[in-house]
Parts: sequence; structure tokens; C-alpha cells
Amino acid sequence: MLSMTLKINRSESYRWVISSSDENKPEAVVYASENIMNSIKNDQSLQQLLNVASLPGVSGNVFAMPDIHQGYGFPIGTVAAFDYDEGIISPGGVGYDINCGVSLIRTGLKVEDVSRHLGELVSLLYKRIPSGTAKSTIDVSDHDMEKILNYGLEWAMDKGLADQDDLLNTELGGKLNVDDPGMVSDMAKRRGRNQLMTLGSGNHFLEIQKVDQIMDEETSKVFGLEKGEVTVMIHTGSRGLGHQVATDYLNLLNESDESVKNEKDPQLISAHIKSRLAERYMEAMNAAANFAYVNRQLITNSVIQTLRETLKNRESDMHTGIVYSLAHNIARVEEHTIGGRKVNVIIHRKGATRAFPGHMMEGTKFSKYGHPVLVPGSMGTASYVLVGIKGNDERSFSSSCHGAGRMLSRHAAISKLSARDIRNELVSKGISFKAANSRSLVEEAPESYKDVDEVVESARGAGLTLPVARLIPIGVMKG
DNA sequence: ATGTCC
Repeated sequence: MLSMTLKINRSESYRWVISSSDENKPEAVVYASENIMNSIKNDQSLQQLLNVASLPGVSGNVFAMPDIHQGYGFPIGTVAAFDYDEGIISPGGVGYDINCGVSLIRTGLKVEDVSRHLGELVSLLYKRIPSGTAKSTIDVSDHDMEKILNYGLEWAMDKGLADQDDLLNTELGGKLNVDDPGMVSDMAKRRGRNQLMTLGSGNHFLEIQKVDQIMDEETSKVFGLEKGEVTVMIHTGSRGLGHQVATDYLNLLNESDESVKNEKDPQLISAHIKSRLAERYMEAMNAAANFAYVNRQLITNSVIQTLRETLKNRESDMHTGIVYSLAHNIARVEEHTIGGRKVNVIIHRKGATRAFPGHMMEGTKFSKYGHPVLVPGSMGTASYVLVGIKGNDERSFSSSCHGAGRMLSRHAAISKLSARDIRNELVSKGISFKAANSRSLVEEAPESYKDVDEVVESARGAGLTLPVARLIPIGVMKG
């Protein structure tokens, strides 16, 4: 990757304009506190952000969320829009884990109902939901795989594995448009078949949480969140299937004469939005996203089933349901306001969360308050439920942060931290936990991440989202 | 993120 000289100008307390002196003079906007900006200013991520800003057909500004860090081509934490006629789509702008995302489940149970059974609950979940490299325990036919890729949660509903409420509480009904699931390679499908209803590894987790703090009473009530109640958060994606789709299409683009190569960084290879290549990648990406929505739905079902069995005597107090399920690694065609005009653009959100306020959610149950924005923290730290702010469209295409954001590389984490210290830290916080391997335990240590409270505060200060509720872990399962 | 090098 070629570097250029970076200029950083503070335009508001949580808004920074990054610019470069190269011939295109690209600019990008970063939302961050001063402290976060100081921690990232010498990082490759800002250079990567300017490279994205110089891609063809970019519409409006390229934005970075406060949890920005270095990624493949595009930094994680990027929101970038491209013209629907002149622009591009880039697999590096979605990421290898297509529809990596979050589902949040409310239980209606109080922490006191659950705490005595926490160890048993975590052990049982660990047995039932394969994590790390463990394979799927359920068997789906080739025919079902095709249907999952084609119809997402509608397949689950047909099979009695999801109900109408699950679909209403999943963004876009958990189904992105796919005409031909044949755009997904046989190898990708094969990998997916062995991984349905699995958590994976890396930063993926399943957490039993307590609603620790309510910042917005009215909105939290609408979302079904009450202080002292138990929630379960699932953070996972499309597993090997999405990874294989990303690999397949990066290979195709690299072999094609019709793709848009990038001289600054080969990882930014793209396809013109109106090209056949772009159309094929969009189909495959949507199919992988549908698989991920189903993956989280099946894990959700298993969690609810396990809660019912473990807390039999509390069954009448249980009021389970999906608060929301969303993707934070995805590209989509959306209508946004740029320079006062409404335009269709292809939005890449890579490690960034859609945060539509009510008026952008017409026709859904979230048309008054906006949809929940789920922000998983790092292991053993808080997670948040946020909501979009009217006026955030010109600021971030109505997007916000997606997590705490990595500070140390995986490699740096391993050389600095020990698994024993991290286990001790979790135990001292009174958290029940199970981890598939100690390597990811170290790589995902809270010390490897930014402070999620500061990330969320930066998103608030920048006018992107408002905090609704803060959740803290009481049980953790790591891949 | 990922059958962490087909």
C-alpha cells in the first residue's frame, strides 16, 4: 500500500476531517473523541480510509466510526457510499465475514432467577452450540441449503424455526434478494452445510447479560428492555460460507479484465456496479447474508430452548423474543440524502451498523423510535443498545459504531497478554465462562480493544446514535 | 473473520 501525507483537522469536538496531499486530494470524516483519535492517528487505518475515498464513483463523504481499525482494503468501521450508476462494489468493503452481525434476545427473567443456574446454563449452551472449529450438529439437505441461501428467515419460518415476530425483529425480515443461489460456489455451500448453527471463533461470542443501566426509559420500554433483566447476545456471521464467497469473488475479480483494479492497494479491487461481476457478487453476498440470518436464528432457538429446560420452575416468568438482529458487515442499495438530495447509492458498511431513526423505518414496527442498534463490547466488558438520531443521514448515512474496535493486533495481543491473567480477570468479575481455545481468549482480551463506553460516547457526541441501555455480561461463551 | 498455507 502506498502512503501519502495525512492532514487531520478537528471540525467539531467528535468530528475530524482527514485529507491528503496526493493529486486526487481525497478527504474522509472520522467520528472520534480526542483520546481515540490520538490512539489511531499513526495507524494504517486512516491511510486506508483515504484510499477508499479515492475509489471511483464515491458519493458524499467516506465516514469512519469511532471503533475504526485496520482491515482488508477498507478499514473496519468504514461507511462508504457509491453512485448507483457510476460507482463500484468491493468485497473488501464488506469483509470476509459477510453479515457478521448481532442478535439480542430478551428473556423477561430477572438476574436473581438465573444466577444460581448460570454455570449449568453456560455449560449446556457450550455443549449445544458448537464453537471454535467444531462442526454443526444439525443436518440440512442440499435442497434446504439452496432455500436458506435464497430465502433466509422465510425458509426458517416455513420449517417452523422462526415466527412472524422473529422476522419483524430482524432487519429487512432476514431475507435479502437472491434470484440465483448458484452464484454461491459448491465449495462455499459445502462449508456452510457443516456450520449451520455454529458460533465460530475470533471475536464471535454468546453472552448472557444483565441490563445494567437504562439511559432512555421510553425507547428501552418499546424495545422490551428493563433494568435488572437478563438478555442474551449472539455475535456471529456466515462462517466459512461467507468467507468462501469473499475468497471466490476476490479471485474472480483478480482474474478478470473487467474489474476495477486499484494502484494504491490491490486489496481494494472492485467491480463497476452495473457490471455482470458486480451483479454476481451482490447475489452471492446476499445469499451468504441470508445464511448468517438463519445461523443466528437457529442459535437463538437453541438458547431459548436451553433457558426453558434449565429454568423450568421459572417458565411462567419467561417472555422471550428477539429485540433485534442485524448485520454489521454488508453492502446494500439504499436511498440517502446527499447535499440535500435523495439518491440511491450502494452503501458499504464494514464494521459499522445501520442506525435508521424512526422516519427512515416507515412501514415497520420501528417507525416511531427507530430500530435498535446493537453494539457488542469486547469480552467481559459492557455492550450497548443504541438508537439512531434524526439528522444522522448526512452525518453517516444513518450509521454508527459496531463494537469496541480492536487496538492491538492479534499478534501483539498474544505477545503481551496471558490466557491465565484473562481467565482470572473474568473470574474476578464473577463471570461464568467457557472458551473453545485459549488463543482466541488472549486475542480477544479486553486489553486488545478500545473502551466501548468511550466509543459509544463518541457516537453520541458526533450525533449518530443515542444510548438506550447498557448491558453487562454474567456468562460468556467464546469461540 | 477463516478447514488461520490447496
